[in-house]
Amino acid sequence: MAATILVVEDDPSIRELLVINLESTGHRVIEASSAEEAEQLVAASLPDLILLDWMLPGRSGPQFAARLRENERTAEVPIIMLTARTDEQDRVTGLEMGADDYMVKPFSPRELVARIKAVLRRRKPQLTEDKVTVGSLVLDPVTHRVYANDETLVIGPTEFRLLHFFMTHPERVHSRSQLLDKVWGDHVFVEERTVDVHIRRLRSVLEASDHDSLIQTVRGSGYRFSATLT
Amino acid sequence: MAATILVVEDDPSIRELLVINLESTGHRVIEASSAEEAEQLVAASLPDLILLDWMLPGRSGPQFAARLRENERTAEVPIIMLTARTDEQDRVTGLEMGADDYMVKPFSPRELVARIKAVLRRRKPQLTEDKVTVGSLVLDPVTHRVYANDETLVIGPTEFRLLHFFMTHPERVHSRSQLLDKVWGDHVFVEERTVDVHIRRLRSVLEASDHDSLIQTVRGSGYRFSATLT
DNA sequence: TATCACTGTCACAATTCTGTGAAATACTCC
DNA sequence: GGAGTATTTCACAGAATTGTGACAGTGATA
Repeated sequence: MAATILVVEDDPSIRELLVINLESTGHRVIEASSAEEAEQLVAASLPDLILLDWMLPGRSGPQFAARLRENERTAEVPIIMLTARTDEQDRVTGLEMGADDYMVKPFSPRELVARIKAVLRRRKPQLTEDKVTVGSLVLDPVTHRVYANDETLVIGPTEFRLLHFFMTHPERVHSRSQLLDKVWGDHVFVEERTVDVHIRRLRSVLEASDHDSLIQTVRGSGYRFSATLT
Repeated sequence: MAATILVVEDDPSIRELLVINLESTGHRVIEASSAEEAEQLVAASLPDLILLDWMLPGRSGPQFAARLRENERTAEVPIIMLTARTDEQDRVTGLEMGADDYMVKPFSPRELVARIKAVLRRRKPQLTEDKVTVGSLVLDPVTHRVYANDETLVIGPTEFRLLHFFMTHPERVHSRSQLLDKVWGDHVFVEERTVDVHIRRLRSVLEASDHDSLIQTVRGSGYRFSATLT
């Protein structure tokens, strides 16, 4: 799991509570007490998930969420909204504004952790520790191994992450810049061509078991990982 | 076995009874008469198992258990709940709250010891006195010795603990910081690179019998102990 | 007190991995 | 077929990570 989570909450005591709980579950936490502050942090580096208070001084939680959704770079970041109100209308508005989940205060830390896990599993599958299988290819994050028909493949760190991302997001085209964001991480400054080279390296690892054709070039767009040929 | 057990029980006579029984079985015991006191002890140093009374002044046993489970550092500590009530509902709640086992007072010391042993075996495999075998490597916690093809290996304390941990948690990749937590112990401040040095020392011990290849480096992640090569 | 085993750190060596240009190929659309 | 891109592939230097030997400090022991 081990995600980076941004907590946006103006009440210091609640924020502290959240931080302690999240850190103890193995997450990295960054904090903001207002939407403006949060915005700067997001600009500096993209978190894996945002915990967002509904009521904030200045710009409100839902407004901030909407704004994040507008920007392509931040549109995909999962958001869990926190609110003191139990109003059904709020719930709807919150979800409309782009929140992935919604929690009413007070909530148990256990529930919070569970929801975070659920949201991450849904939105950031490559952060979980589940084994991933595509055809006869198996990648196991726990043992950090990749098997092809029971044979173990020798694979470098970047190729491992790249393959993990592909296998958890198959059947769709990823542009080079998307791959840089998701596999290398946000805000890395690396040539787009570098992706090609690592694709090449990954392909040559997969060649050993004839799985290299799973990685397909989509000319003009990027690459796709697909179990079905063509 | 020789585990450190935290007894949380407000009745001094029952507590005394527990302590005597546990110490006579070779365990180290620390005592607390309330959840608050127990919390401080846990913060200072993590026990291997907690015996927790259901009814406590102030915060109740189940509440305390739930709290321990929320915190990553304490989430894995096995808990055995003690209760005077035989209510089935309680049993369910207790287990939901994260207890590993459950005992109804009065209970026989013999039963208590047996349950502790069972829980430790399940949750803290490297604490039990069972011999561990991987391939032709045998580690015997009782005699504190390691055999490779019937030959005895000369091995230092830290290397022994490291090997014990590896053998009881094979195949999985452990980061340096995880190893520091699990082998050196909670709350130690030691350079991560120190792990490398001890890995080196352990490897050179194992070299004598060609078992050094069991310890695999996973570049960028940590180390893995694995019977299967590659 | 001298010796001995064990630990944690460092510095340096040995390896492995990464990002980049640039040349070679492949593909598309006239 | 050929110009004009877009990929693929290669080789390599620099970075990053890991392996190793040496060393000093600490206790325990004789």
